[in-house]
Amino acid sequence: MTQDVKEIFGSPVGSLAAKVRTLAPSMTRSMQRVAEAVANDPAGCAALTVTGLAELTGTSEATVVRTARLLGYPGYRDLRLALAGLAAQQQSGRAPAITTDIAVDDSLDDVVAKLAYEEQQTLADTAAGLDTGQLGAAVTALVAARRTDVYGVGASGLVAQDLTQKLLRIGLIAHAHSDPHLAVTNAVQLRSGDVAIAITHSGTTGDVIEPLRVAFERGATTVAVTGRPDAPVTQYADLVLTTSTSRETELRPAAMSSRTSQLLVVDCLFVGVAQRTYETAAPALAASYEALAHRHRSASR
Amino acid sequence: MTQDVKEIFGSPVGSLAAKVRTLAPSMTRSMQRVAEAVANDPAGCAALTVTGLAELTGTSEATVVRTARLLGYPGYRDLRLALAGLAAQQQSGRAPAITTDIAVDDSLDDVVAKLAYEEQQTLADTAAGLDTGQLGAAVTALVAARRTDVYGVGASGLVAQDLTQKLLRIGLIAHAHSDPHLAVTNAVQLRSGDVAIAITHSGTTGDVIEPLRVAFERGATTVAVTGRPDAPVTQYADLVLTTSTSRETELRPAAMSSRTSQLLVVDCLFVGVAQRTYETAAPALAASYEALAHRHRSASR
DNA sequence: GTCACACGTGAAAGATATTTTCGGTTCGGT
DNA sequence: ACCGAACCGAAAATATCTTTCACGTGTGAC
Repeated sequence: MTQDVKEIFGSPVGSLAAKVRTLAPSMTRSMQRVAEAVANDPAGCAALTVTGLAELTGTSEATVVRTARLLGYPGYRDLRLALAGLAAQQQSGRAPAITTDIAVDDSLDDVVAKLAYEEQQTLADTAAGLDTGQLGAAVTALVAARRTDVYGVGASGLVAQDLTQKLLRIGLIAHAHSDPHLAVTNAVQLRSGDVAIAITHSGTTGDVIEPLRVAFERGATTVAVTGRPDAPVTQYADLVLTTSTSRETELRPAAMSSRTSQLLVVDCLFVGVAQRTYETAAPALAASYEALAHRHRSASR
Repeated sequence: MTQDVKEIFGSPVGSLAAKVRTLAPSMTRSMQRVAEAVANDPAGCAALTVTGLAELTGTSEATVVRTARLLGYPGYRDLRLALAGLAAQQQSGRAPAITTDIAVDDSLDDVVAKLAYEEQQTLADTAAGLDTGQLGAAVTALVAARRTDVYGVGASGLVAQDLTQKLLRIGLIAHAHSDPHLAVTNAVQLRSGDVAIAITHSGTTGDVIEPLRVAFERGATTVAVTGRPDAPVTQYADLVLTTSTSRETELRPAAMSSRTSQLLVVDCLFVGVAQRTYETAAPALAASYEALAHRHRSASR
């Protein structure tokens, strides 16, 4: 049977090269060749069978097995598993060395990796910078609101729609407005106890500030979701939820990272509200799921 | 011969759990048991032979091999190697071990942390599972397309809009359709050389499949962005971009993580296209930025 | 309700990889 | 040169992995 995996990985795997050096003197010439190959290219050797490694080193299977034994493994099979582990560690070790700027000549693999990395970074930043006090206050206001209006244009408009879609699904009355005129005319209808949320990365988007100002003056609880906590929009905001502002590059416009950040904030709002209204939210979510079922074709299996 | 080691470790090993989730629906009961065992205890399974794992899961060797194949390895031997690598990685980088499930009585701090963590996880999984070959082909098709239609309803509709917004900004002709009827009537206009993209997490949304089918039959290049690579929608897709499928909980509907995943894919498409058309894309981006400037109020400081 | 069919499944045969055995070879000492 | 011991690899033996195939089960059509 195979050696217990704890023993394989329990002893520092990085010590393999060291072990080779220590034991080299007590090895025969052929075995040294095998050990050397293993120490130099663990990943490559992990891909080889006994026969393969024997051929590569110009030796025989028997020698390979003998070497594996000398290195402390029950057989070649286990040495190979350890090598695979070592290779994986080496890989992960040099992972974080990404230049995050996306260049024109980057391969698609790089693009995917860098984008994913950047967005992860954005999420971490946002989570770290989010004021849960403000967030809690916003949730409280939403739960109590008669109705909620959400303003956002451009990319932020989609975030606004995302939020309203979700709030509607748990029984709240929410509307998203991308049209500045309609937004203002609707804002006029708001009154104390209602909630208005403005989503703008720059915090300077007039089309969004204007309706928020109106809502503010009508006495509604106003919330600004912005990357600039000192921007004009916050003048009319009772509560400010700060999104993260990450460096933008030529190929990665600000809209991309701000969207990620805004969505996280919006998700937090949603989950916060869902928690507080669990009694009604849970069945509502289940019901909306059910209602959609018939619009899906049966899966292939 | 054994699979090239670069392929085993080239893609982040952490993707295994994600792959299991993605493929689980298309698995048979026995295979699911095996996949589950592997996902839950990679280290333990790495120590087992086919027979051992078959006994542990109460199945047969054949089933174990079949599962390994489904997960993308040539056979059990290679899966085992990958598991050893995974185990080693887990050892070195201590597992975050957060209970990611969001409970009703979690504090807002917990909610923020868990949501951010889950979304980060989703991004990593998506990046790991994305086929850059398919992605590249999709980019090529987009660059050459006379026009591009994007279909998506519900939450995916917002992603569709996000994509078209961005493509428009770099001079491509793209439309998003959330209305199934309009989508179909527009799809009829497509012809060879055009591109149609369907975005659906489940891959079974009839409202989105139908226009894609029409586009497919008209000879357009069709792309499916879905979490289920074996779903009905892929029947009519020349190219499939797989989004990640993460566990959904009561307070965190699937729509939330699929949206994150879909957005990453869409961003990758966008950046890929922007790279290829850099000469025109860069000035176009700058110009659209300029055009919006006058809609922003000057910052307070 | 019953039949036919397709699918999932595991037992066992077949193929491959690993380990062991064993005899030939080399090299140092006498 | 001869002897012996250690080294080495070919090939047999074993373990492991893969494939095949037939059986059971459930499902849809009639």
